[in-house]
Amino acid sequence: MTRDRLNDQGFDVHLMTDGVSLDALLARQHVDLVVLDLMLPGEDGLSICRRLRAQSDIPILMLTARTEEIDRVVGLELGADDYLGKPFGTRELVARIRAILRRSGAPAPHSAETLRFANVEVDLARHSVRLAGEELPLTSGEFALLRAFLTHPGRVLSRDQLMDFAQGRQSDHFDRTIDVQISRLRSKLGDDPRKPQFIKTIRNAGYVFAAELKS
Amino acid sequence: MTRDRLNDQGFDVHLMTDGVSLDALLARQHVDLVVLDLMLPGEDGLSICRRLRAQSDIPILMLTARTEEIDRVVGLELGADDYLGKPFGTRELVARIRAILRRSGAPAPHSAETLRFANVEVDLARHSVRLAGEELPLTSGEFALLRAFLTHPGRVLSRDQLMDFAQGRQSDHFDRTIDVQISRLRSKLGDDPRKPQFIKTIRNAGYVFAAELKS
DNA sequence: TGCGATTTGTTACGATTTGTAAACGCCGTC
DNA sequence: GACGGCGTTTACAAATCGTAACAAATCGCA
Repeated sequence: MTRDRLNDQGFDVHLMTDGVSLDALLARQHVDLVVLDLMLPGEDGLSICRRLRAQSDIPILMLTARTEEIDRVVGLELGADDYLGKPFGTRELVARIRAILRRSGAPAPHSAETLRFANVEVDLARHSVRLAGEELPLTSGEFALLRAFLTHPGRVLSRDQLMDFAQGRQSDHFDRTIDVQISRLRSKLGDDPRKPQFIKTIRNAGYVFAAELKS
Repeated sequence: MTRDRLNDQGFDVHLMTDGVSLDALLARQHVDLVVLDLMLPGEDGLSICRRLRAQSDIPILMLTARTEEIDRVVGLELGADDYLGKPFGTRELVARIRAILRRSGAPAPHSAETLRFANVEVDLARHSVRLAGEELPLTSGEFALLRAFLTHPGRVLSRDQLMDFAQGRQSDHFDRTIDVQISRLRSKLGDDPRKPQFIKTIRNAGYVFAAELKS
């Protein structure tokens, strides 16, 4: 749920279940910031935080289940950049993430309220899409895919990347899931796959969002 | 050869033969990224990488002769930002360099948004081509070939080079693929092969893009 | 919790694109 | 003018993509 909300705000989010998969991600690609839960299976958040700090100065935001724990954590001076107690609202989480990113100099995505292209209007936060003024009901899978394109306009996205952005999971090599979802999304958006205006196919590579984003 | 190709893509490239001359360059001027071969005379790539990492966080892309070596290198967790096994296509190399530069925040040279010649308009990012104002549907192979020409106007490109630029793969010596694609592309662009305005044939050498780019 | 409705993943098959081979044509030399 | 090399085009085979149909998973609701 948190991932979806951060996605809506324009962040690229990768959900990792433990320290091992986090390490794998960090080895694989650049990450601007880590949001770390204190309670985790296996190696706990404290230990991971200490380890990350020893290796790099990647910004870290700690989540803790109860407020009292925060004091304890702060007392340990682990080096996290900020702390947030559960339960937390999306607004607060986003505000803190933006604050940290601002300090660290990494670019935070600007959350455009609504994105427009051609006769389509997309409100990421509300998960709503209007085509020619009419509400267009997309399933959440279709919406997630559209969001992946809108946050990376004019960039060729591989099926793997789309799978990762839209669903947060890996796809094996002969997975046609994305193709089918593309087909469904195109059909709802009225995009003819033979002369697509919005989503173009790049053979052997993936798809691009090719429409001009207004606003 | 690699230097020429990177130059073509708009990068400023300095070719250094060993660790000593690299150090001299780095001392003399700012460098956005180092592409480092694992096998080098004198101090080897691993050692240089380790040394660079100790001093700065300049982005590093490692080249390794064989794929098996990559695992070994990754295992050493040297801190290079990415790895690429030989042989590699220019496209792949450029893509990785751009990816690293994007992550590190350094500006990658950006190719112009839309290119124009005669009555043709090409938007590279959106993979769209307009001929006399009309959207011209090119297949992705045809588009890739056209892009190869547009990014190297007025230069004779051999079939090998075209294959590499357009498809990122090597062609063996008697491969006619490019000829056929040229034929298809010319036909869609309305370019008569007997007196071509856009793509001219250079016998025994390859093809040139001969039209004036308006930009 | 259970049932029908909706969404999503999988598979299969037709359509499109691309690679390969071969026929054809152009242009030079002898 | 015949021949040979090279470029162009056509024809067909192989690879990839689009999507319909169905199965599995999830959701809405009683």
